[in-house]
Amino acid sequence: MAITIKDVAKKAEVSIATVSLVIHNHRRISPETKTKVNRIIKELNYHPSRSARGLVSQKTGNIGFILTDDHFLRSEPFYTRIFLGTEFQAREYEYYILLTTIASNFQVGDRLPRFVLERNVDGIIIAGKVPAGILQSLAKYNLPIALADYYPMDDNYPVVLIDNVSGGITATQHLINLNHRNIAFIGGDIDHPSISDRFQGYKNALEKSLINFNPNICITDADYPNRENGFLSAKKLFERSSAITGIFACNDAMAIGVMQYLKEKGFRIPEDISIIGFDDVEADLSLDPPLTTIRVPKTELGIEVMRLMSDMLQNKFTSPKKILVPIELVERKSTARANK
Amino acid sequence: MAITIKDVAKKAEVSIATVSLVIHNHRRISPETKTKVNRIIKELNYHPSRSARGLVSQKTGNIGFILTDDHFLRSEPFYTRIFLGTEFQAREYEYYILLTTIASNFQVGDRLPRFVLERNVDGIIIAGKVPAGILQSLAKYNLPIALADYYPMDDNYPVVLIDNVSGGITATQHLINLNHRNIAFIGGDIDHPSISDRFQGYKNALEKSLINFNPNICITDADYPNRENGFLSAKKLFERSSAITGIFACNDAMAIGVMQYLKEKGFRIPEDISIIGFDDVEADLSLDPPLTTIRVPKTELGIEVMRLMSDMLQNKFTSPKKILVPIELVERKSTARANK
DNA sequence: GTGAAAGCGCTAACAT
DNA sequence: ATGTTAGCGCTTTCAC
Repeated sequence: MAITIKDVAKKAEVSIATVSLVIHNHRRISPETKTKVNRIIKELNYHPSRSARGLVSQKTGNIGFILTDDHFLRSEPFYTRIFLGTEFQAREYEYYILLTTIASNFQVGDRLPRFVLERNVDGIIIAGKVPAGILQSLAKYNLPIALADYYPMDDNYPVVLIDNVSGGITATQHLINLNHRNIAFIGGDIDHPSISDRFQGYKNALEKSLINFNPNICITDADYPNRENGFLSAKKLFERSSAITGIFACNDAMAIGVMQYLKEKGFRIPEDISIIGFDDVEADLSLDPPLTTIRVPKTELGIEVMRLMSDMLQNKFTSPKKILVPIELVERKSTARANK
Repeated sequence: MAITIKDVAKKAEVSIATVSLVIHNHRRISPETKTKVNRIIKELNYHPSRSARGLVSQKTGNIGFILTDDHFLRSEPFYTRIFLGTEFQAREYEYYILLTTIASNFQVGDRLPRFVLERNVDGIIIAGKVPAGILQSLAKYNLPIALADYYPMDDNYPVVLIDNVSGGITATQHLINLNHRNIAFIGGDIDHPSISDRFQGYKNALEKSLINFNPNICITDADYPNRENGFLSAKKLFERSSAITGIFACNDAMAIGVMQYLKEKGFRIPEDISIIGFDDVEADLSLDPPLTTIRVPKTELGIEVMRLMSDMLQNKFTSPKKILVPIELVERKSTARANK
């Protein structure tokens, strides 16, 4: 049998109430008692029972973490890193994370995650783009919800986002600084706020440098930003135009696909064409040349959203908060000065 | 406030004890009462409180799932699929899964996952190769442990494994059937039981067809079986020998690296060289040609290990059980008849 | 076949 | 500053 509060109380020669007060760091406890009790707790390696606590406090100590299955299973460890950040921070706050995936075509009326139906979480974190239906279905459960890396148009949730616009500007500006003028944009799922923000950053940077925006060299019709679609979009791009010297891909996965296309077509990177990605995903080092990209602090994002959730659960604030985490240019070998 | 057993009892006009007995499907309950109570439970959408249950039963209803961080973050969704299978099956048994990662260099004395220290799980599932230290540290907690896709040499745990030897035989035999005789083996982390089993299968198949085993064309010194090491191992291989017509890579990640090398060197696949992988990981479709491989039922593996755990928790058996899940050849375009 | 009641470990209101 | 105690929702033994 595990150690209980009684064992601690007996050994410390105080009542269980005192032990409880010490644990919760109550002010009206004498320093001596506090020290003594804390020592005994350590000695006995006592951990309060979550079940007992949960029963009286009507809290579970669990946070639900929801991802769509395609996000969870994607090749680049993006959302898995966000999850890891959240899990890491959850330790700090003594929460457990219940991870589950939902279908990426979730619709209103579909079965919600079990931890919601059974009310076994105190709050819900949602990472990445999810179908509108899930948010709508979740609404009536009245659970605190925080989002990471996604922000639906017409709703108002506390959220942690990447500074995508400024990332798009930084990426494009980097190419402009290297004297590129014919800069293509490769995007997928352009309705996704993150991606349209990156695209917006691209346009802003061009405008600032008085470079004409040319929609003809912006391929944005792919439905999902993965390697394959990067490859296909690049193909489409070069069927339309050949004057390109620089390419900004909306994420690394697409950039990798683009690189593959360029290589097959005999373009040298970066001598003929420079390419910059976004995310700084640990793609295999076998990438040749290593990709210049915009680093996104994924673990940090996960940590921040857990912090946000913890604040919400302590009623630290009521108005939905937005946090933007900063990005950073990572210059590798796939970009160089334009020679045209 | 959530619906409790009292609400159900009142509405059904029985005592809470009766409701409890119905929930647990006790024999001494009349069919009428059972039907009525079950109806009310559905009507009220009643879910027993885990906290209350846990408090009295001294069970948590949680299963800990441990992975090393490099396994969790690897590019191919292998262990993530196993996790998903486990999570899926856990719904069936009404368990929650607490996923956490440990460092791949975990040593005895390092801090164990929180859910172990705080005894908030009823059992532990470990997927993939883990350092011996974690198993050793876990031992004294006396928790049921089940393994998936890894089996330490000198210990005895219930485990679900891929039939790696027979997979190695199938892969090699496939090349032999296509008339290949100079078949190379590319492996990484050769001490890993799965990989040495695949290697063993390779040798068995050669022997059966009276082909001499040539250690010179077996590159097994990479420390981790990823794309980069596949690339480097292929390089090493072709520096030693050029008569190769077929390659069996110990997993798809290495196979992809090998393909990259072959392409760079101007070999045509499969006209010049056939290559077969192992795992059937959803590598991007941009793989050209699509890789012939050995399919491993990853989700199934996760489901099976959860079943095993559930059996253990119900004391369905005492002796450590081993389950081998079958593999399957997936013939795509990277293998063809040898033309030498 | 069903109900009453004890008790799981903890928190918090109240008593001292 | 510390102790006493009710009660959170459930399971299970025992009584009827």
